[in-house]
Amino acid sequence: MAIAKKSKTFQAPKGMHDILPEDQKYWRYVAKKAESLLEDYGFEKIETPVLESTDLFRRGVGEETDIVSKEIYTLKTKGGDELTLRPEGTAPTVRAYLEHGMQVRPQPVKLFYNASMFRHDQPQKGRYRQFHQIGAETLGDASEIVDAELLFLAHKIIESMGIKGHTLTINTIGDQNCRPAYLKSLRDYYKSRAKKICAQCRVRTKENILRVLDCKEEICREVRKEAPQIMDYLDGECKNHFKHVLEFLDEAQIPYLIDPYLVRGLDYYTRTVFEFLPDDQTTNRSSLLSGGRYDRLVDLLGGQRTPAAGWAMGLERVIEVLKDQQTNVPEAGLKPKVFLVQLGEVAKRRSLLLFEDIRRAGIEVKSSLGRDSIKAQLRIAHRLGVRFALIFGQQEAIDKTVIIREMDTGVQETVPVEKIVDELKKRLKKS
RNA sequence: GGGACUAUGGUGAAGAGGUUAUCACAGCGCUCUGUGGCAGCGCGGUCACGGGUUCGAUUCCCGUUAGUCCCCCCA
Repeated sequence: MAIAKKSKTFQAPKGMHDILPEDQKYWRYVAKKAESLLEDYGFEKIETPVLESTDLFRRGVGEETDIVSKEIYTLKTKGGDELTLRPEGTAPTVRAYLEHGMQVRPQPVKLFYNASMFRHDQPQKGRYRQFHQIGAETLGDASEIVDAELLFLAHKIIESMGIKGHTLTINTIGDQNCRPAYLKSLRDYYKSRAKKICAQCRVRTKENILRVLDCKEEICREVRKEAPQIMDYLDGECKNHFKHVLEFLDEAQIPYLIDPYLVRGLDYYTRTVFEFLPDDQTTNRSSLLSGGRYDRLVDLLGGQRTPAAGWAMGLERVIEVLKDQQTNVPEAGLKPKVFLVQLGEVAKRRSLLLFEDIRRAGIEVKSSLGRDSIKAQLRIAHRLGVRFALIFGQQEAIDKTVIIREMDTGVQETVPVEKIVDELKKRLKKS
């Protein structure tokens, strides 16, 4: 084997990213805001495996959807199982609901997750192959208050993070009773105009007719103007359901936009569908949070007919907006207040325990035990902006004392080592 | 799957067909093993990879790879 001059270096797989220490504050902030609100509203956290049976997604998300047909990471185990890295969180949550017999819990069951998702598509702004979602699901209740609560919470979460300029777009796509008639007339309409729409939409007419509605091609938008509208096809129940959801939004004073052309890419949606989009479409054009009702998914996955609804929020996208808007986000770690400087072998060894004493007293302390020179250590202490440096050298180790130095003034005092924690507490309490 | 743009120390930039490849910041080391903010000096790049044009390419051309962005689709 040839010996390379310099060994190959590695980089993260395409579309996947390290989340570095300096970015952790955003992740912590978003998770904290969202999770605490969800918990306040009675949602309970669930964690599911990264891998699931491929069939779960084939059936749950839909065989013909882009997500399943071309974006899943699939692998075969040594035992011959076909598994897939989850591309979304709803199907796994429903699987867990069924597997653990949550139907016997008081309904609805309200769950949330915060997890990595995987989709093998072309990475670009706000779209990654591994990305993170916080999602909420309410299972076992058909009433519109469920949709309303989910929408309310979504709105609340986005607001609580301080995101400015976002719009809720909402629509209904009917259910298994009234949608077929609508789809039929939509298909008829587009078939008769096949020459006036783009090639892709001709395919959609056959395979996924709803999707022609959100085609961005100018010609298709033109044709769309005269197309049949779902509102005219809704049956009484679906119409009422949608009406009540909107009434709730009005009452809660959550602004929204009805977009009759909003459809979702996943097969399992029924009735309510919605999306929160940032208003500033120049820097961010993809939805921050989206979801809807999926009354047929649970039985599609082998359970009893169980109504449900949910949403998922894209964390990378949310964080992108927070950064764009220069939102003030609290620092992740607490600033150290004390720096422990050690000199000499004996002191260095005893420093470990001294450090622990201070830490256990709840004082933020840092050290650099690998460094020997007092100068270098004090320089770091200064950089960190600590209030006090503790100098623990050979002489101090022998005398069982520590020098406490106030960084701002340079004033030092020698105190017995067993008094140091109390002394620090006393001094830190002042101001 | 289709398209556009980019590629120079860790980061951000500059550069010209021939230089020792420049600067700032960060890192590490030294001046300096008992006292921080300052300073000085040093270390670190096969200029993404492969090929072509040329006396000579890091610079121009082609290809590859990677990254970014757009379409598609989606969180």
